[in-house]
Amino acid sequence: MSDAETVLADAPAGHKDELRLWLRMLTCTTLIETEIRRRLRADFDTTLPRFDLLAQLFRTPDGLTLGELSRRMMVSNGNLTALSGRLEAEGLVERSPHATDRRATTLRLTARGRSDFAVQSAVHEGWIADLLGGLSATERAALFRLLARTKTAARAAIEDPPP
Amino acid sequence: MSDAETVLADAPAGHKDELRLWLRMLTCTTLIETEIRRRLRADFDTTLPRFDLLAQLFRTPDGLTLGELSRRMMVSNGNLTALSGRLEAEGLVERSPHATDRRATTLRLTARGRSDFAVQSAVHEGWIADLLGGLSATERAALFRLLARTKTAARAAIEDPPP
DNA sequence: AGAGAATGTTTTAGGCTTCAAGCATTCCGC
DNA sequence: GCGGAATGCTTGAAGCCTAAAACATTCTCT
Repeated sequence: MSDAETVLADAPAGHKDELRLWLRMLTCTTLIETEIRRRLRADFDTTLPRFDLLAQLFRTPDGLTLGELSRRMMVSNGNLTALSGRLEAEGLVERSPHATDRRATTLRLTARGRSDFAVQSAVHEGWIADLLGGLSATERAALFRLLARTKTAARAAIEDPPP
Repeated sequence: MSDAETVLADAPAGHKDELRLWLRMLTCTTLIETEIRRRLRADFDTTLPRFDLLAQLFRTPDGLTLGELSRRMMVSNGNLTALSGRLEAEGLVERSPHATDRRATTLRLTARGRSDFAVQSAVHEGWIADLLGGLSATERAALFRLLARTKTAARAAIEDPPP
């Protein structure tokens, strides 16, 4: 799959291809993400990190520790200290000492947090459907599959340092 | 394309599909972007926004105004005031009054900025090739095309407010 | 030429994010 | 049980980012 001719054609700066793909991918997500942030602010006076945190708790009625949250949200744990603090101050989440581990804190939605998020979540789902609505079901399926491959490939490349 | 049966099957919460696609897309970019940020910091002691700004100037030897930069980088203009200030303090870019518009400032790379970025850019291109290397050329092409469609669809949905 | 709209930049206030250092608690192996 | 490693969380310093207000300059239309 990579004879002398191919290698020559590629080398030494033959990675423009991948770079263009990456930049387009980044443009797509940035475009959509910026619009979602704008709408969250305009319609609900909230932010994406707040929304994401509530989403995690919404799915987990028993609550989550800050560490577990930071892993699921793929952000640092120091980040969650402040973020959860703001949400607690607003009365959307509540902290309680972890049942068995005195180092840990469990975070749960309050009743208000739950009902607020239920509304936001439904509207948010509509936004995404709207923003991706120009794609056919076939295209969405193909994209979904290719992104799965991308995720796997990237994870592999990250895990095992190349040279 | 959407008869009664389809509509019923979809409604009222039939947008899980698009939501899953969006979340996967976000996971992919976040995964790669986080790794790129990590390597930029580790190998060059720099950040992605700095890198992006230098990249824009590198392609435009005549320089760009802050406003033009903010449009190309898709960030706010207030943001660029501080970012370009840091890069200027580090001696990588220089400001000069715009030739014909006294409101504007032109930003250019310094010799040092140019040579620093040339190195970073080449290595960065290799990283991307590495991270996306698990995909075949065919897959990359298909993904590239689908993302073009996604970009168009999203832009259309953003431009023209849905209901 | 002059008024008003548009554009280019900065400032301010506030939020998000990371890394690294530090403290408390728990786990593990001996 | 006891000491060291690992884990959970917080804090502090620094950077990134936005929206909105403020100001200067340019453009447009009459």
